[in-house]
Amino acid sequence: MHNHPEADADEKLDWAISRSRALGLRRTKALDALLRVLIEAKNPLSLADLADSNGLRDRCDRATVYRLVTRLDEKGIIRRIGLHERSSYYVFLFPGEHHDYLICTDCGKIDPVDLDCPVAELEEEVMRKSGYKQIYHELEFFGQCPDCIG
Amino acid sequence: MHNHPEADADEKLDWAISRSRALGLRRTKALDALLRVLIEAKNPLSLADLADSNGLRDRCDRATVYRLVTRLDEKGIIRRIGLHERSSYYVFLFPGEHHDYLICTDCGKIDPVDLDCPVAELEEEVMRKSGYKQIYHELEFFGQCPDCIG
DNA sequence: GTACCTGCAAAACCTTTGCAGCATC
DNA sequence: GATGCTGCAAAGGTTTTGCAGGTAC
Repeated sequence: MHNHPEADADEKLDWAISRSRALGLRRTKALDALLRVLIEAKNPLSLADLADSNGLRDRCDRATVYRLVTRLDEKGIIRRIGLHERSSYYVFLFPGEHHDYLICTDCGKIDPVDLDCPVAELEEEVMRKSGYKQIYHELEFFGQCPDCIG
Repeated sequence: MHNHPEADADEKLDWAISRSRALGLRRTKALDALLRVLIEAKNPLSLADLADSNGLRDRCDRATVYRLVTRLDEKGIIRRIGLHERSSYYVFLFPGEHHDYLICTDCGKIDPVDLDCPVAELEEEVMRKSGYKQIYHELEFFGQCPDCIG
């Protein structure tokens, strides 16, 4: 589940690019750069995070980043998640990977949390009971991080 | 868990008001109205939802609503949750109650989902492993609702 | 050559804050 | 009477869109 070390990054990037191509997106510098940043990120990134990242700053406009994440989200290559801040966050969606997050209510720090998420099994139940399709879930824990205690 | 019928609304309101008072808030018309709307709501409400609700529209300014939800959230009487839209949503926090939500990725409809949430037990584990305190969680399911399928 | 992308700039949207007057305790 | 709340209005920050030009296919 959480056993994809750095080494996979290039592999993921290749996969993401060909998938993007297959879904009708053009391969532009901005696309490459954005996918790379997102794949190498350890945490979800906001639009601002992305636009200001080393990989994208000076390489493309905020509006382009915005339109890219929107398209990639629509295609299901990345996912927009909530996380409480005013802005949206984006994560790369690699099949079979899922992360839950732990967020400090005081300083806003975001940490991925490693656990055998018991919710995956519930998705089917929810699907059956509700009639919804294409179900996925988001799980976040909120609390006061060690640095902010006391 | 999910056995608090409408009848409890008045009881909850009384409780919420005295708790607000105890925590140092003044009892104003706006406070009463806001708590009532939130307690009677079946779904989480955004700032706009609240301000435009029958209970609050014409009764108080948006800024007042904003400041009220902020205070109530700080006091732990209501809770701000994410839910994906650009705006924050608020729910009344009654001790012992917890809701997870099912949100349509197409039309944005929000439904509370009834299930024995298995995440509560994980909170302790997360707390132990991470050193975070005051942990709570949010769980949302996303999918395409029956009306939006096809 | 065409359809799609990008940059720049402006428009839209909410949220957030300052301040003077009013209500609660 | 003092403190905290409220309204109004303005400021802040992101997100979103229009349009002309450039680029991938």
